Amino acid sequence: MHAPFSPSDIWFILDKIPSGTVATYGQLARMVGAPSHARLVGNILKQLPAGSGLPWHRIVNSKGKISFPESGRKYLEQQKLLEEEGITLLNGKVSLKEYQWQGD
DNA sequence: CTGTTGACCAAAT
DNA sequence: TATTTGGCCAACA
Repeated sequence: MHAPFSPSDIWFILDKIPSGTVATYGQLARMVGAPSHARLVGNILKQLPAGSGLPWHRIVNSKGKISFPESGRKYLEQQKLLEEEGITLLNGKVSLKEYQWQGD
């Protein structure tokens, strides 16, 4: 046994996050049984193939913010994708009602 | 092997 | 409410 979980575990969950909702890195980590590996989740998203079709943009950090440098190119891309599905950022944060798994 | 990095987080301040 | 701090741990150099 090497990694606490495999990338496909994350892909599987990611694929089931509905449009118009978001989840956090920590939530995904807990859902695959590796609560201390939120950072690894982010690392896996970073490795995601370009045309995967997976909604990587629906993942934000525990503060409800986009985990890219503000106004950076990646930041703006994620913001755009979110807005396209009706999620707007207030003070750089998504509103709570957008979270799919409030309790997990 | 040691040291650094990072799409993070929760608790303390 | 906002910022800082300490912890985390796989991946990489």
